[in-house]
Amino acid sequence: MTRKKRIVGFDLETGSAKRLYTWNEPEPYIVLCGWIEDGVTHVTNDPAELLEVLMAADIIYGHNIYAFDIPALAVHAGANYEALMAKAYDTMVLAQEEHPPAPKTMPVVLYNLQAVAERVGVEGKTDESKRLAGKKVAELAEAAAEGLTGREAQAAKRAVKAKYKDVYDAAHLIDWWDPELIEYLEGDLVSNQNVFRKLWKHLNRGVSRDELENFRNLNRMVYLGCRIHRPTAELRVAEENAKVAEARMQLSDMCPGIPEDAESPLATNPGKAAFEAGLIAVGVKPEHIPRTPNTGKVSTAKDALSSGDWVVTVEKEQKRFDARTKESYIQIRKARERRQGLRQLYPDNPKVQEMCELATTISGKSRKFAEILGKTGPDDMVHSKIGNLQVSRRVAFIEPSITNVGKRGVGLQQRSLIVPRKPGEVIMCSDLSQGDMRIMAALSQDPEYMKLFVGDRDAHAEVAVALLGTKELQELAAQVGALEALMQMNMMYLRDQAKAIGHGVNYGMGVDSTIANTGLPREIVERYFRMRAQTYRVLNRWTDEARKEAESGWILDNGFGRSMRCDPLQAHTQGPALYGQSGTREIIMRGVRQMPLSVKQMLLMVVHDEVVLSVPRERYEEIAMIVQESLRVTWRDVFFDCDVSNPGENWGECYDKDKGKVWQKHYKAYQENLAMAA
DNA sequence: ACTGACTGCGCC
DNA sequence: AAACGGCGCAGTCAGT
Repeated sequence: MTRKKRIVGFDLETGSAKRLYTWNEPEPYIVLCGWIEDGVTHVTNDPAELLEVLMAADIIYGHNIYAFDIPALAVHAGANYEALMAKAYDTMVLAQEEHPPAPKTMPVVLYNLQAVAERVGVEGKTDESKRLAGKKVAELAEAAAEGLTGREAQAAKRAVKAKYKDVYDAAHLIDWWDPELIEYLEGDLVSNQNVFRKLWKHLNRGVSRDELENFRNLNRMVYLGCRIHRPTAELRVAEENAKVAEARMQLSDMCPGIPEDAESPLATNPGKAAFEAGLIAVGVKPEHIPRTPNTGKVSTAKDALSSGDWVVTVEKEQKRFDARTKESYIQIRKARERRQGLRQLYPDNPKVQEMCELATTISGKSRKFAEILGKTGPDDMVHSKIGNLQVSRRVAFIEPSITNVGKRGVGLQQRSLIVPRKPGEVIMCSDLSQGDMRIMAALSQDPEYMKLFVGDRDAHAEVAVALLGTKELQELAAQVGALEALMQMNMMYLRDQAKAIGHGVNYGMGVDSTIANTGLPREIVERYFRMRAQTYRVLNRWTDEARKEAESGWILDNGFGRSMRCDPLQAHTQGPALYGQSGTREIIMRGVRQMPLSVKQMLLMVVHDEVVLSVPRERYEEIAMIVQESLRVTWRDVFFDCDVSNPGENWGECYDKDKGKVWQKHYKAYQENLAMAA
């Protein structure tokens, strides 16, 4: 007879959650541990006691345990991280499956235990931890004022309150035997058990089980962290500050009145006024002053002051008439306009040129280096969090945000901050190739569109030939292939055009916006749209259906069994976009799931369609093959390809133009070697 | 003192 | 009738 499975829920009371990885107080981080089994709660201040129970259990669960409780036990109580994670079920992840997140334009869906308990209809416990921490701060303030009187007593109290401005900074000072703390913990355990019982039906759903695994994988990356090259970060911060200080001095001379004490002087009203006056003084006509569309303030955006074009999103009021109700109404619609940058308008005015350059230097100051440096621990490691789940089920690494560090131009320097975790390792990254496009092909099953992704074909080149090419080019392409034909006829610019248009069109961009964004001539864009409609009829039909479905407020199945909430008012654009984004996310997270644990432990982060790893240098080829084979998949007869970068001493080096993304070449050679050896 | 809106800029 | 989607962070400002 098999023994009854032990199912144990647990929760911790700790010091400030923000300091999980940077704890340096004399008091223990973990204040109180609690677990619940078959409705019976237990509490202890000895984490080892909890660990013994958890290790003996068959299933463990808790709320947000992937991101918090399990790493806390690993960091502060010597727990075996992988052993616990392998059998852990996070009710927060289950709750996300039960009630998907909403788009930003709709009421937010919260996933704290209280909110989840309410939604699934069980009793919740209000969040009392903040109150208890606040009570502790008050006690400490009283203690500090003990024996003092009058002003001195007040000052002592104020000092304590300032020290614990964030009351959670005093959470670790709460006595573990405080009856209120114990009661609170027990309440959470009971509530969590009830929530788990409501949600454990998800353990029978493949997609939910996959999602649990996805979040185990993502949070492993957070737990293991990224190494930051501190000297580079510090140097960049200093460089930025020096450069901006110099530009501020020069611009202040030309535009008197720019505030000296503001962190971003051109974001202040006086600064904007001074800048505008300065421009007028050197000959800029008032009607040429660039303005932000909503408030009409002077725009100091890089593009607005550039010598190129500037794309602004403006909201236009349109008078509409409802034939049914016979009422006219005003509708606001978004439109994109392409305007000329200020430097483009005054090419021969050196003063305007200089002022614009200086302003761009000042307002474009990158704070990314400082942001990352500020969150880097004394061990040079940074543990970003996994941000809130997005409607498309995409996730971001935040605090600091790693998802949006620069990739092009000078921004690429930002990636040089991220270096391998250990000596002897190098950085590897791997990207899905045109993930969103392939998702659209797979979902629509448009035979013509699917053909773009067969074999070694270059989708953008194919589209360029099919939609923008001449008959002559198309005939040649039929002989030698699209890419080769474009090169032979010296028409590679068509590929760039197709690529530029294609990105937006997948998300529902219209003709006018495409012209505004790309700067391409109207006739080319219109031709593209016309040809696309003719060539990919099935895709268009699918797109229309996706829009219609999104108007209901829900996309019931993204193709992988997951539903998405959407905003009916934005269905036309949001519907197809969400399918594409979520599908790409499913493919990449599936790829991660395919990796063996040892490779998963090398992962640093996932950036939507890219994975980044820190791998032993001497195993680069082997790991590259595993990563590539893990990510590659054929889904609904569409092949999802990926490439692998060259090794980099830092993340930025993986994108080195000279080295390029030439892994395939190495991979083929590697396979040939293997075949030869066999 | 805090909050939310707005701006600007970065990513996929 | 026409419409590119999804984000996070820092700084400023206005309102409470």
